[in-house]
Amino acid sequence: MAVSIYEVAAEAKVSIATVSRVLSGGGGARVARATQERVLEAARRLEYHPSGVARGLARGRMNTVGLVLYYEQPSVTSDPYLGPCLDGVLAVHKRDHQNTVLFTKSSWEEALAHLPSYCNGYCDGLLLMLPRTDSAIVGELAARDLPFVLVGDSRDDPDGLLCCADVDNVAAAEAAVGHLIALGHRRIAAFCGDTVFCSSGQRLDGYRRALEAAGIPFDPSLVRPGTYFPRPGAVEADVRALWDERPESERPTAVFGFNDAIALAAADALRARGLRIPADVSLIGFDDVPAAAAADPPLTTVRQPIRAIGERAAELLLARVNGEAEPGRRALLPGEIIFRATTAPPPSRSRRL
Amino acid sequence: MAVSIYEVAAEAKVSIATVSRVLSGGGGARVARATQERVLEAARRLEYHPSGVARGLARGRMNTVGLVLYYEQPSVTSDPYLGPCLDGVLAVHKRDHQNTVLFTKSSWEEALAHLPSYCNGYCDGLLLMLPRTDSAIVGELAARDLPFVLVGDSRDDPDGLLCCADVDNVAAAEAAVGHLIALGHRRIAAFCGDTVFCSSGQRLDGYRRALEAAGIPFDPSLVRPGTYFPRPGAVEADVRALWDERPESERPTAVFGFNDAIALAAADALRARGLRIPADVSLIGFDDVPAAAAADPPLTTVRQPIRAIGERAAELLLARVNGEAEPGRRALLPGEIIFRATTAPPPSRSRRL
DNA sequence: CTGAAAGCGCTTACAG
DNA sequence: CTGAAAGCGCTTACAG
Repeated sequence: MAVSIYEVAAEAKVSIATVSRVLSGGGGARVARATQERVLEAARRLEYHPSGVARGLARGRMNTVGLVLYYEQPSVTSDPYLGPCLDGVLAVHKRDHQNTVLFTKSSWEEALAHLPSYCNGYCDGLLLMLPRTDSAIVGELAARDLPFVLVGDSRDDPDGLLCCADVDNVAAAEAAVGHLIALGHRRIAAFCGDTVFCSSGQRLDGYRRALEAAGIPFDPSLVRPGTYFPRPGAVEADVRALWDERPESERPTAVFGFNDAIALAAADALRARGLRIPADVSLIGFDDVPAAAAADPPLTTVRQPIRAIGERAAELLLARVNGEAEPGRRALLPGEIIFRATTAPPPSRSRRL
Repeated sequence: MAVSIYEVAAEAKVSIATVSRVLSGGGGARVARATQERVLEAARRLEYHPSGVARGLARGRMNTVGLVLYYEQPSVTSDPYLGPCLDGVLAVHKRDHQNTVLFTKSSWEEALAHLPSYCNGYCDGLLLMLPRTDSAIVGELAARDLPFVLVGDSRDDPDGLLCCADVDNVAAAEAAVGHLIALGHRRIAAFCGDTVFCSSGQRLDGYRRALEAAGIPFDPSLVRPGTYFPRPGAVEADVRALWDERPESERPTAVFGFNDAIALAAADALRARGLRIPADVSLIGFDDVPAAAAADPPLTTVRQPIRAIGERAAELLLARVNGEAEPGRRALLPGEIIFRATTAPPPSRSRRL
């Protein structure tokens, strides 16, 4: 249906090889000025545009990167992580004229099952958004020859071959807890996220480092396993264990929620017990989702540069695809503490005279 | 690098044609059971996965649809129209196993310039999000053989060949103004959107119809040209013209903002003059963006089923691609009035005794 | 039921 | 500077 390179060649009275040379310019092969113009003119007259698929097949390059992400909720765009991250990726692709293809699945198992179709030449590289460590997808991908980068995941990588872009969870968590310690807190609870996301372990590392730096002994009973998507009442149980079931002298005076949802849920549970925030207990979250600023009182938290993470991931992948970056490159961006209204010195020190 | 069909053929001791037959199943060609299993086994052993690009070239079908959209702001995902619309499209594609490629440009001119690359075989069809009538892109596309559907645009189409999915602007606007009329309003201002979006003209049509149905003469001085993206102070001028420069008896008692941003801006300008909403003037918007519900007082408006529009558009396009739908199909979804707090009877009738 | 061959449209060494 | 040819990996009539 569409006009092909053969018609142009016939029209310009040259071979298709010549048409290809003037139109794709590659190979450094020079074409006589006159021939060149004849071809260009013919192409214009025929409104010829090379087939991207044929070209892709011949060149082995599609100028397309695939985004593989899963989401259970009905909306990707309103997800506080996926949304801004996507924006960052798109901005880079827009600038660098890369196409973006979205592979959206409902689970990582499903994504894993479709992996072959992501690697079948369609894309030049893959961006994996928030993969889980319990999915084999990263391992599977690493066994193939397609460049990819993990986004929002900076898992340990003994072989040093994984590329990733993420916030520096360890440093950011250390800073968050350091802030609490600087205020005078010594019994700080850690409400963790899902262990299948490496960020949770990293944030716990940061927590421990801050303690260590301050010479505060690590108390395992203060760290509570949990999930980044706490269901109503889930955090309640932790608060009960740490407050209701302990003498006052052993209760935490602050909690570090591994994300804002956890911190906000903790705030509710604490408030339900008549505890004031931050007068009685300080609270710091992680992520800085919109709800954090909107909360009452506004939540002090660690902001992730989500959009920038998406941008860096896209740039890194492009560099890999173009052979300009070696495997194993890790882009760790700094988090930033956003001081709002949920942290203050512990009660013992702030007691009014 | 990757294993090709030839290796599988060799391994299974058959021709590549046979491999292709058992693996793609098409053509209705039957293959002997034993051969079939030999091929399957070989493919599994070699971890063979057909190249999507080669297959696409041979079949002329990529199972991919392109989304062309432009946005000037840094974020697509947080755009109140683009976001939900994208979600709808993605949901359908996820269900129907279609890939989605995003062509994001900063303007329609840019999109137009890249049009050939959208039509070069890469996609089986295109979804045009909120095109503008002043761009030649729709005409250009119509001149090619690629199926496409307009999303959020139900422009007049004399030839009856355009496919689209949109809210029924005329009916929704008529209902909105009808609501105002039912409350007793007779002097209703229309604050229009950009004329380059066909929705503005359609909403104006709906406005006129409602007046006509109620036997209220159309007063052209009450309709104010405008834009869907009013800059600070833009709506101010209209309010000045309609209120400050008129005797009270000629002032509108209600305004129909062609989108929520306009209605909300009008509310500000009105309030700045000491006018109470809705006691002194009623206000109805269009779209129901999040800001409408959050406004004070909450804005009565017409809700567009944006996500559903995206879904219908995606389905329609797929039907076209599969040859299951004829050109010219228009999916017009109903809007819904969301009654909140900005409409009431006009002052003359609500005057306290 | 199966294979040889042409075709999908391009690109790119290789000669000349 | 230019062309003939092989190749990118598949699919699909066409024979047999």
